[in-house]
Amino acid sequence: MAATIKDVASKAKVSIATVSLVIHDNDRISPETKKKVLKVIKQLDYHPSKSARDLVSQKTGNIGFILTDDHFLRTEPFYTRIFLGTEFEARDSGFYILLTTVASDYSDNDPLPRFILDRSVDGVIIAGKVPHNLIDRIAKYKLPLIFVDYVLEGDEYPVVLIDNIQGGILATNHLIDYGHKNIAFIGGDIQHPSIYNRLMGYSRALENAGIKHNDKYIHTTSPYPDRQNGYGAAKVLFKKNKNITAVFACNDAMAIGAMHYLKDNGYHIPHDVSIIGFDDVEVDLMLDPPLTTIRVPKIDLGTEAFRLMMEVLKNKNTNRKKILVPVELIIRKSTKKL
Amino acid sequence: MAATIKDVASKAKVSIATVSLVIHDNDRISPETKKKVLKVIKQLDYHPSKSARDLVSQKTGNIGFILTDDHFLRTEPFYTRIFLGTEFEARDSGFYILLTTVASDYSDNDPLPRFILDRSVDGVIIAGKVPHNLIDRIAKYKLPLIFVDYVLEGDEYPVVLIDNIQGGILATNHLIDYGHKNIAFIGGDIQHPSIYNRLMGYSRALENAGIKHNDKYIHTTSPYPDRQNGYGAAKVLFKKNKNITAVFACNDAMAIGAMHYLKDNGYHIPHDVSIIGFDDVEVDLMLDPPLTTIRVPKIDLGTEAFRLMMEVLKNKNTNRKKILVPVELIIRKSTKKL
DNA sequence: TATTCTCAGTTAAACGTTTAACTTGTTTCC
DNA sequence: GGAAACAAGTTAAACGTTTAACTGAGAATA
Repeated sequence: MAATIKDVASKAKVSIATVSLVIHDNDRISPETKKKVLKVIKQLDYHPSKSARDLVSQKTGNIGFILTDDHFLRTEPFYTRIFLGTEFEARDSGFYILLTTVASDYSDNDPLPRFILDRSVDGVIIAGKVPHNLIDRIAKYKLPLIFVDYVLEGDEYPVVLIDNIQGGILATNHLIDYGHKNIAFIGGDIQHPSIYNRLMGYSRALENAGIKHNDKYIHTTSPYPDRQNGYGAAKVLFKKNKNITAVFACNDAMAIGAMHYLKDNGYHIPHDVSIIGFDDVEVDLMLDPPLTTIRVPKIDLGTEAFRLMMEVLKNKNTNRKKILVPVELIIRKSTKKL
Repeated sequence: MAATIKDVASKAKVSIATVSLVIHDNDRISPETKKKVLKVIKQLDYHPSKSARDLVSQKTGNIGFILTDDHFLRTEPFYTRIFLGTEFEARDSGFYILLTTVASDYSDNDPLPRFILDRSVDGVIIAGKVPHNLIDRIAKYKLPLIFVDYVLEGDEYPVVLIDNIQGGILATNHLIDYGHKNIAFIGGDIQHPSIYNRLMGYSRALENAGIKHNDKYIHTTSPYPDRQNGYGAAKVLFKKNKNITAVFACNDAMAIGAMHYLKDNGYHIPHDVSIIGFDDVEVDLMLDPPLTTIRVPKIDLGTEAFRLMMEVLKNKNTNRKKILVPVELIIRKSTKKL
């Protein structure tokens, strides 16, 4: 069995309180005593029990991390990387991350994540869109809550977001710089704030360049921004509009789908059509041609979320903090000067 | 603050022991009392504190999951999916998985994963190859240890492995079936048991088919089985041997690298050269042509590991268990009849 | 009728820490 | 020279459970 504080105390001939104070580097303990105790601690390879600490301190040193199962199972490791960022940062602070997924069609009869009920987390990070009724239920437990890559409209939670508007501007400006004027936008559900903001960036960039906004070039009726819907959106757009020369897809998955449609229908990329995505997922480089895109620093999103959590945990500072993580234009081969 | 067992006890006018017994469905409690207590539990939304439980039961309900950081950061989500499998299975059993990565060049001065020291796990799952000195140090703590996709030669730990030999046979037989005789093998470090066994499968299949084993067709001197080394290996092999018609790469990453080399040098796949990989990673489908490969059920590896852990935890049955997870041939477009 | 059993609980110790409050001996201050 | 301050600890309660050992009342047994 592992050594306990008692073993250390008796071997060092001091009280357990003294051992505890030594561990916490309290200056009420003389240097000699401290040295003696530390020696015994090393000898016995003593490490305080987390269970005991958690109980007495009424903290856990754990942070819950919630996302929907379909986000976690997505082919592109987007949220997985956000999780990783959180995990790395947490380790440096001596925290553990308890990951759990919830059904994307979470109903009120479904159980809450267990770590909330059994009080084994000090706070919860919610990544990506999750069902609203779940958020409502969690909120009742008064745990510090941080959102990443998603916000509830009008809610007061601290949040880490991608600078989607800026990304939309960057992407659209790139196409404009390349001489394009007839630029299509492919998006999923426009209710999703990320997609909405990317579209906002698109509109703003067009406006700044004095290019007329053409609603026919915008497709935002797909429920999910995935490959298949990207294919479908491209089909709709290109059947109706013969003069589109460039496409800005709201994410890489849709961009890939659109690329497939175009290739299947004899368009050459980037010769006939330029295409730019958003996210910079791993496969982009493997595509033919490699996809120009807006890079989202996924790891950073995760680390920022954890840092924000630490801040909230320290300050009890509940006034809303919003961190906007900057994005970057990555030019590859799928876009070309007109 | 959340309700405690005391709150329940006083509101239900029973002792806390009674509440505890009700929770554990002990039949020493009369149906009426049980009903009464359960009602109060529901009213107060009471859930036992995990910290307290952990402390008194001297268990944690946590399992540690260790892999090296480069395995976790790999582009292809291989170990991430194994982790997922473990995580899903764990949730069903009410366990948490504490994930941690260690440096792949772990030195004895580096700290051990914290969850081992502070006793916050009941057992540890080790995924993929990790440094031997780390294993030695962990072993001292006498925690139940399970390996996934890696074994220490001669060690007695329970382990979940891919059926690599069978996979090697499947892959090679497929090429033989397609009429190939001059089949190259591209591998990374042959010391790695997985790669070694895939090569064994290759050899055995050739032997069974009565095809002469040609050492010149085998390249196993790359340190890591990644894309870049796949490219390099293909270069070496095809510069020396003009008559190779098929390649079996020890994993998809190397296969993709080899494909790139071949394309760069005017070979047409699968017309000039057939190529088969191993793993079935996500990008395979996106390749041109889509890669024929051996599918490894990654999620299953993770769930099996967790199940094995539960078994060990229950039975204290330390005699070595070895679970071999079967693989499957996935025929796509990168292989072709000669 | 006295004894033993069974039932349905209760009491209290234990798990391994942290920390407020106390103690005891020595300095410092006026 | 006595009070006050300080230094270096120790004592004991508390955190929220589980569980072995106990209790007291009524039922069954001899």
